Amino acid sequence: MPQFYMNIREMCEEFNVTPRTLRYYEAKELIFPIRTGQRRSYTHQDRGRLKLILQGKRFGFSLADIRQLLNLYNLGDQRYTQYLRTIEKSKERLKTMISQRDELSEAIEDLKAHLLHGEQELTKLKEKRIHET
Amino acid sequence: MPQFYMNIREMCEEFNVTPRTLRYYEAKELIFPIRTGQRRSYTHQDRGRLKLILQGKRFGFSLADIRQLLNLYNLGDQRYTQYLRTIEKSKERLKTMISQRDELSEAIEDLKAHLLHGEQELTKLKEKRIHET
DNA sequence: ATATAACCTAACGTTAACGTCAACCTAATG
DNA sequence: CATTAGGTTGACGTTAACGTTAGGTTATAT
Repeated sequence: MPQFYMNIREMCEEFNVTPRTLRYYEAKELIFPIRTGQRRSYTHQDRGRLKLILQGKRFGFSLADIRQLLNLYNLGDQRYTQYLRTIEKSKERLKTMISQRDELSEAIEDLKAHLLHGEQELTKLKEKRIHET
Repeated sequence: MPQFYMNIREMCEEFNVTPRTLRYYEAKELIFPIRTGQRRSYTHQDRGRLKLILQGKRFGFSLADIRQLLNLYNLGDQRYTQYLRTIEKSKERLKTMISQRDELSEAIEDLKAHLLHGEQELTKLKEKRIHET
């Protein structure tokens, strides 16, 4: 498949982030755009990694956490021991993600119940206000 | 039901947080312990709210976000318009939580697949190492 | 009565994750 | 060829969410 490169502005539009954010992630070694002179060209790989980064952020993970996971998606260039460590870390992450989802499910049901109750109270208040006029 | 009060140390042990954190949440008006002189007494309500706070944090929400939701769980002392706003905000939160769970589910499946692939590669590497000795 | 333990306030320090701004480079355009 | 548009590198600023430390208060044990 042919490699499509994007410049920084295109990346920002595509992913709704600022240039500063992309440069920051690069400085933190989360993405590795190709440099042509000074300019940055973002590869398919960078886009994949960025997607994962933003996803991880929505789940409340830190960039440091996220970096652990990213290695799993680009396992090529790692030594055996590093490879093994990446996989172990990823397993842990999987567990916390699963328990996070379970907890989230509970919280959702709970919130639904409270919302229902809240809306019932609301209609009561409405009627009260009508009678008070 | 009788009111059980907890002091700050008991709270810290129960919820695995530091005193500083509890005082910080109080300053941010997320919890409202009773003051006896200087000392704080945490009520059942405070414990409920703290539980929600910590849960929200695990989901990646900010304390500001969380405060919106907390009001839903203590709807008593709000004026009509505020009441309505709280419910609307909570509905929005419910939506984001649901989409967050869906996204999380996808990410989990994706991670599982990558882990499987990674472990297959790992066994290949193992065999290679054996033959190299 | 004093010493200790547990609490308190106030205030400055820290870290992550960027925002903002100044000063520079460079490819393209009129 | 000058000017713009878009990119770049520092470097300092900002905000949230606490950590840390200093100095003060108060109930309890010795």
